[in-house]
Amino acid sequence: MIGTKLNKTMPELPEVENVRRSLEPLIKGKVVSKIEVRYDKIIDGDTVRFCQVLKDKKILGLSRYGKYLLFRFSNGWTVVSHLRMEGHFRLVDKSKSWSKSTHVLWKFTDESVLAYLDVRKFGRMQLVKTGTEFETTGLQKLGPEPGSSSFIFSYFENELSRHRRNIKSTLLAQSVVCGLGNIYVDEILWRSRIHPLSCAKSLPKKQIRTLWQTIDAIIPLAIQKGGTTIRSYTDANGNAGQFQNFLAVYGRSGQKCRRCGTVLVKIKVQGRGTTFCPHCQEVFR
DNA sequence: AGGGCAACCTGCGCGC
DNA sequence: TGCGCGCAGGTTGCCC
Repeated sequence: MIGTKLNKTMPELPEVENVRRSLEPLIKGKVVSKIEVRYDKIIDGDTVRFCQVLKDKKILGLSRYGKYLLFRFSNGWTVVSHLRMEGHFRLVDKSKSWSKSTHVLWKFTDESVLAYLDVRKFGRMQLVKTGTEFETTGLQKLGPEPGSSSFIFSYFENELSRHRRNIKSTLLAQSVVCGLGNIYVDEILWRSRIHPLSCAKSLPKKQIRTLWQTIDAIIPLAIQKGGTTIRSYTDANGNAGQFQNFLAVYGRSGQKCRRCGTVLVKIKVQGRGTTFCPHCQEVFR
Protein backbone atom coordinates (compact mmCIF):
# COMPACT_ATOMS: atom_id res chain seq x y z
CA MET A 1 0.00 0.00 0.00
CA ILE A 2 1.56 3.24 -1.13
CA GLY A 3 -0.83 5.81 0.26
CA THR A 4 -3.94 5.84 2.36
CA LYS A 5 -5.35 9.22 1.41
CA LEU A 6 -7.30 9.16 -1.81
CA ASN A 7 -6.84 12.64 -3.13
CA LYS A 8 -4.07 12.81 -5.70
CA THR A 9 -3.68 12.02 -9.35
CA MET A 10 -0.53 11.78 -11.37
CA PRO A 11 -1.55 11.77 -14.98
CA GLU A 12 1.22 10.81 -17.37
CA LEU A 13 0.56 9.61 -20.92
CA PRO A 14 -1.07 6.25 -19.99
CA GLU A 15 -3.42 7.90 -17.50
CA VAL A 16 -4.39 10.67 -19.93
CA GLU A 17 -5.05 8.08 -22.64
CA ASN A 18 -7.35 6.20 -20.28
CA VAL A 19 -9.15 9.43 -19.46
CA ARG A 20 -9.56 10.06 -23.18
CA ARG A 21 -10.94 6.58 -23.87
CA SER A 22 -13.40 6.66 -20.98
CA LEU A 23 -14.50 10.28 -21.35
CA GLU A 24 -15.02 10.50 -25.11
CA PRO A 25 -18.13 8.27 -25.28
CA LEU A 26 -19.66 10.20 -22.38
CA ILE A 27 -19.47 13.61 -24.05
CA LYS A 28 -19.39 13.04 -27.80
CA GLY A 29 -22.30 14.75 -29.52
CA LYS A 30 -23.18 17.01 -26.61
CA VAL A 31 -23.82 20.68 -27.32
CA VAL A 32 -22.62 23.45 -24.99
CA SER A 33 -25.34 25.69 -23.64
CA LYS A 34 -23.12 27.64 -21.24
CA ILE A 35 -19.59 27.68 -19.88
CA GLU A 36 -18.89 28.82 -16.33
CA VAL A 37 -15.39 29.64 -15.15
CA ARG A 38 -15.00 29.90 -11.39
CA TYR A 39 -11.19 30.24 -11.28
CA ASP A 40 -9.94 32.38 -14.12
CA LYS A 41 -6.31 31.26 -14.28
CA ILE A 42 -7.28 27.79 -15.50
CA ILE A 43 -8.10 29.39 -18.84
CA ASP A 44 -5.11 30.43 -20.95
CA GLY A 45 -6.07 33.61 -22.77
CA ASP A 46 -9.34 35.51 -22.74
CA THR A 47 -11.90 33.79 -20.53
CA VAL A 48 -14.85 35.76 -21.87
CA ARG A 49 -14.00 34.79 -25.43
CA PHE A 50 -13.48 31.16 -24.34
CA CYS A 51 -17.05 31.06 -23.02
CA GLN A 52 -18.57 32.95 -25.94
CA VAL A 53 -16.94 30.91 -28.68
CA LEU A 54 -17.84 27.53 -27.18
CA LYS A 55 -21.51 28.36 -26.66
CA ASP A 56 -23.72 26.30 -29.00
CA LYS A 57 -20.74 24.26 -30.25
CA LYS A 58 -20.94 20.47 -30.40
CA ILE A 59 -18.26 18.07 -29.15
CA LEU A 60 -17.13 16.01 -32.12
CA GLY A 61 -14.47 13.95 -30.34
CA LEU A 62 -11.61 13.80 -27.86
CA SER A 63 -8.04 13.21 -28.93
CA ARG A 64 -4.71 13.27 -27.16
CA TYR A 65 -1.07 14.06 -27.79
CA GLY A 66 1.48 13.37 -25.06
CA LYS A 67 -0.21 14.41 -21.83
CA TYR A 68 -2.52 16.87 -23.61
CA LEU A 69 -6.22 16.27 -24.18
CA LEU A 70 -7.72 17.86 -27.31
CA PHE A 71 -11.46 18.46 -27.22
CA ARG A 72 -12.71 18.77 -30.81
CA PHE A 73 -15.64 21.12 -31.28
CA SER A 74 -17.77 21.97 -34.27
CA ASN A 75 -16.98 25.02 -36.41
CA GLY A 76 -13.24 24.27 -36.22
CA TRP A 77 -12.52 24.88 -32.57
CA THR A 78 -10.32 22.84 -30.24
CA VAL A 79 -9.75 23.08 -26.51
CA VAL A 80 -6.23 22.03 -25.52
CA SER A 81 -6.30 20.79 -21.93
CA HIS A 82 -3.49 19.75 -19.59
CA LEU A 83 -4.38 18.14 -16.26
CA ARG A 84 -0.91 18.79 -14.77
CA MET A 85 -0.83 17.03 -11.40
CA GLU A 86 -4.34 16.67 -10.14
CA GLY A 87 -6.82 17.91 -12.70
CA HIS A 88 -9.73 15.70 -13.66
CA PHE A 89 -13.03 15.83 -15.52
CA ARG A 90 -16.31 14.43 -14.25
CA LEU A 91 -19.59 14.27 -16.11
CA VAL A 92 -22.39 14.90 -13.67
CA ASP A 93 -26.08 15.64 -13.65
CA LYS A 94 -27.17 19.12 -12.78
CA SER A 95 -25.91 19.77 -9.29
CA LYS A 96 -26.79 22.31 -6.64
CA SER A 97 -23.41 22.91 -5.04
CA TRP A 98 -19.89 22.60 -6.35
CA SER A 99 -16.83 21.73 -4.29
CA LYS A 100 -14.27 24.49 -3.97
CA SER A 101 -11.89 22.64 -6.30
CA THR A 102 -14.43 22.78 -9.15
CA HIS A 103 -13.10 25.48 -11.46
CA VAL A 104 -14.78 25.14 -14.86
CA LEU A 105 -18.25 23.90 -15.80
CA TRP A 106 -19.28 22.95 -19.31
CA LYS A 107 -23.05 22.90 -19.25
CA PHE A 108 -24.75 21.01 -22.06
CA THR A 109 -28.14 21.37 -23.66
CA ASP A 110 -29.20 17.96 -22.28
CA GLU A 111 -28.76 19.34 -18.73
CA SER A 112 -25.63 17.31 -18.00
CA VAL A 113 -22.43 19.09 -16.91
CA LEU A 114 -18.76 18.35 -17.51
CA ALA A 115 -16.95 19.62 -14.41
CA TYR A 116 -13.22 20.31 -14.28
CA LEU A 117 -11.81 19.79 -10.79
CA ASP A 118 -8.28 20.58 -9.69
CA VAL A 119 -7.23 21.02 -6.06
CA ARG A 120 -3.85 22.57 -6.88
CA LYS A 121 -5.16 24.73 -9.72
CA PHE A 122 -2.18 23.83 -11.93
CA GLY A 123 -4.17 22.56 -14.89
CA ARG A 124 -4.76 24.73 -17.96
CA MET A 125 -7.12 24.85 -20.94
CA GLN A 126 -6.72 26.90 -24.05
CA LEU A 127 -9.03 27.59 -26.98
CA VAL A 128 -7.45 27.37 -30.43
CA LYS A 129 -8.52 26.92 -34.02
CA THR A 130 -8.40 23.25 -34.93
CA GLY A 131 -5.19 22.58 -36.83
CA THR A 132 -3.19 25.22 -34.98
CA GLU A 133 -2.82 23.23 -31.75
CA PHE A 134 0.79 22.37 -32.52
CA GLU A 135 1.62 26.07 -32.51
CA THR A 136 0.77 26.37 -28.82
CA THR A 137 3.57 26.70 -26.29
CA GLY A 138 2.88 23.29 -24.83
CA LEU A 139 2.59 21.25 -27.99
CA GLN A 140 5.09 22.86 -30.31
CA LYS A 141 8.22 21.35 -28.78
CA LEU A 142 6.88 17.89 -28.00
CA GLY A 143 8.90 14.92 -29.19
CA PRO A 144 7.29 11.79 -30.66
CA GLU A 145 5.09 9.50 -28.63
CA PRO A 146 6.44 6.21 -27.27
CA GLY A 147 5.01 3.34 -29.26
CA SER A 148 4.48 5.50 -32.35
CA SER A 149 6.12 4.98 -35.73
CA SER A 150 8.10 8.20 -35.40
CA PHE A 151 9.83 7.11 -32.20
CA ILE A 152 12.58 5.21 -33.99
CA PHE A 153 15.93 4.13 -32.60
CA SER A 154 18.18 6.25 -34.83
CA TYR A 155 16.19 9.36 -33.90
CA PHE A 156 16.42 8.57 -30.18
CA GLU A 157 20.15 7.85 -30.34
CA ASN A 158 20.80 11.11 -32.20
CA GLU A 159 18.70 13.16 -29.77
CA LEU A 160 20.48 11.77 -26.71
CA SER A 161 23.86 12.64 -28.22
CA ARG A 162 22.84 16.30 -28.21
CA HIS A 163 22.25 16.52 -24.44
CA ARG A 164 24.99 16.77 -21.87
CA ARG A 165 22.63 16.81 -18.91
CA ASN A 166 21.52 13.74 -16.98
CA ILE A 167 19.24 11.15 -18.53
CA LYS A 168 16.40 11.62 -16.05
CA SER A 169 16.06 15.35 -16.79
CA THR A 170 16.37 14.65 -20.50
CA LEU A 171 13.47 12.19 -20.46
CA LEU A 172 11.31 14.51 -18.34
CA ALA A 173 11.75 17.43 -20.75
CA GLN A 174 9.13 16.11 -23.27
CA SER A 175 11.21 17.27 -26.25
CA VAL A 176 13.08 14.03 -26.99
CA VAL A 177 10.10 11.80 -26.30
CA CYS A 178 6.78 12.99 -24.91
CA GLY A 179 4.40 11.72 -22.28
CA LEU A 180 6.82 10.49 -19.61
CA GLY A 181 6.59 11.85 -16.07
CA ASN A 182 8.36 11.25 -12.81
CA ILE A 183 6.93 7.80 -12.10
CA TYR A 184 7.47 6.19 -15.48
CA VAL A 185 10.95 7.67 -15.93
CA ASP A 186 12.11 6.11 -12.65
CA GLU A 187 10.57 2.77 -13.65
CA ILE A 188 12.05 2.89 -17.14
CA LEU A 189 15.55 3.66 -15.85
CA TRP A 190 15.37 0.82 -13.32
CA ARG A 191 14.25 -1.64 -15.97
CA SER A 192 17.02 -0.43 -18.25
CA ARG A 193 19.62 -0.64 -15.44
CA ILE A 194 20.67 2.96 -16.01
CA HIS A 195 21.45 5.38 -13.16
CA PRO A 196 19.26 8.53 -13.35
CA LEU A 197 22.29 10.82 -13.13
CA SER A 198 24.02 9.24 -16.12
CA CYS A 199 24.94 11.79 -18.76
CA ALA A 200 22.53 11.43 -21.71
CA LYS A 201 25.22 11.74 -24.39
CA SER A 202 27.52 9.26 -22.62
CA LEU A 203 25.20 6.27 -22.81
CA PRO A 204 26.69 3.38 -24.81
CA LYS A 205 24.71 2.19 -27.83
CA LYS A 206 23.69 -1.01 -26.05
CA GLN A 207 22.11 0.93 -23.17
CA ILE A 208 20.42 3.38 -25.55
CA ARG A 209 18.81 0.44 -27.33
CA THR A 210 17.64 -1.10 -24.06
CA LEU A 211 16.26 2.27 -22.93
CA TRP A 212 14.48 2.82 -26.24
CA GLN A 213 12.92 -0.64 -26.18
CA THR A 214 11.84 -0.20 -22.56
CA ILE A 215 10.17 3.17 -23.22
CA ASP A 216 8.46 1.75 -26.30
CA ALA A 217 7.15 -1.24 -24.33
CA ILE A 218 6.25 0.16 -20.92
CA ILE A 219 3.93 2.95 -22.06
CA PRO A 220 1.61 0.76 -24.15
CA LEU A 221 1.67 -1.80 -21.31
CA ALA A 222 0.70 0.84 -18.75
CA ILE A 223 -2.11 2.04 -21.03
CA GLN A 224 -3.34 -1.53 -21.27
CA LYS A 225 -3.27 -1.84 -17.47
CA GLY A 226 -5.43 1.27 -17.13
CA GLY A 227 -2.63 3.52 -15.91
CA THR A 228 -1.15 3.92 -12.45
CA THR A 229 -3.26 4.74 -9.42
CA ILE A 230 -0.99 6.09 -6.71
CA ARG A 231 -3.62 7.70 -4.60
CA SER A 232 -6.81 8.38 -6.45
CA TYR A 233 -6.29 8.69 -10.17
CA THR A 234 -9.29 7.17 -11.90
CA ASP A 235 -10.64 7.34 -15.41
CA ALA A 236 -13.83 9.25 -16.22
CA ASN A 237 -15.92 6.34 -14.96
CA GLY A 238 -14.15 6.27 -11.60
CA ASN A 239 -12.14 3.14 -12.35
CA ALA A 240 -8.65 2.84 -10.85
CA GLY A 241 -5.60 1.71 -12.83
CA GLN A 242 -3.56 -1.43 -12.16
CA PHE A 243 -0.05 -0.48 -13.19
CA GLN A 244 0.94 0.48 -9.64
CA ASN A 245 1.19 -3.25 -8.98
CA PHE A 246 4.08 -3.36 -11.45
CA LEU A 247 6.10 -0.50 -9.96
CA ALA A 248 9.61 -1.54 -8.97
CA VAL A 249 11.10 1.69 -7.59
CA TYR A 250 8.57 4.53 -7.35
CA GLY A 251 7.43 4.85 -3.73
CA ARG A 252 9.79 2.04 -2.65
CA SER A 253 12.82 3.90 -1.29
CA GLY A 254 14.26 2.11 1.73
CA GLN A 255 12.90 -1.21 0.47
CA LYS A 256 14.89 -3.88 -1.32
CA CYS A 257 15.55 -3.94 -5.07
CA ARG A 258 13.55 -6.77 -6.60
CA ARG A 259 16.53 -7.71 -8.77
CA CYS A 260 19.49 -7.67 -6.40
CA GLY A 261 18.16 -7.03 -2.87
CA THR A 262 20.08 -3.78 -2.39
CA VAL A 263 18.19 -1.09 -0.49
CA LEU A 264 16.70 1.45 -2.93
CA VAL A 265 17.89 5.05 -2.54
CA LYS A 266 15.95 8.30 -3.01
CA ILE A 267 17.63 11.48 -4.23
CA LYS A 268 16.56 14.74 -5.85
CA VAL A 269 17.10 15.22 -9.56
CA GLN A 270 15.98 18.54 -11.00
CA GLY A 271 13.92 19.01 -7.85
CA ARG A 272 12.07 15.72 -8.35
CA GLY A 273 12.05 12.75 -6.01
CA THR A 274 14.05 10.02 -7.74
CA THR A 275 14.27 6.42 -6.53
CA PHE A 276 16.78 3.95 -7.92
CA CYS A 277 18.97 0.96 -7.10
CA PRO A 278 22.55 2.10 -6.40
CA HIS A 279 23.86 -1.38 -7.18
CA CYS A 280 22.29 -2.49 -10.44
CA GLN A 281 21.67 0.86 -12.14
CA GLU A 282 24.99 1.81 -13.69
CA VAL A 283 26.33 5.37 -13.94
CA PHE A 284 27.69 6.52 -17.31
CA ARG A 285 29.61 9.81 -17.28
C1' DA B 1 20.62 27.75 -27.20
C1' DG B 2 20.96 24.30 -23.81
C1' DG B 3 20.38 24.01 -19.11
C1' DG B 4 19.25 25.21 -14.25
C1' DC B 5 15.76 26.59 -11.26
C1' DA B 6 12.09 29.35 -8.95
C1' DA B 7 7.27 29.91 -9.29
C1' DC B 8 2.71 28.33 -9.58
C1' DC B 9 -0.84 25.88 -5.84
C1' DT B 10 -2.99 23.13 -1.92
C1' DG B 11 -3.22 19.43 1.44
C1' DC B 12 -0.95 16.36 4.20
C1' DG B 13 2.41 14.59 7.51
C1' DC B 14 5.84 15.43 10.72
C1' DG B 15 8.52 17.64 14.45
C1' DC B 16 8.36 20.48 18.34
C1' DT C 1 -3.50 21.48 20.19
C1' DG C 2 -1.46 24.04 16.80
C1' DC C 3 1.93 26.07 14.13
C1' DG C 4 5.56 26.04 10.66
C1' DC C 5 7.88 23.63 7.44
C1' DG C 6 8.93 20.32 3.76
C1' DC C 7 7.13 17.59 0.22
C1' DA C 8 4.41 16.20 -3.83
C1' DG C 9 5.31 17.17 -9.37
C1' DG C 10 4.30 19.25 -14.91
C1' DT C 11 5.22 23.12 -17.14
C1' DT C 12 6.55 27.94 -17.94
C1' DG C 13 9.41 31.73 -17.90
C1' DC C 14 13.46 33.94 -16.63
C1' DC C 15 18.35 34.14 -16.32
C1' DC C 16 23.07 32.60 -17.33
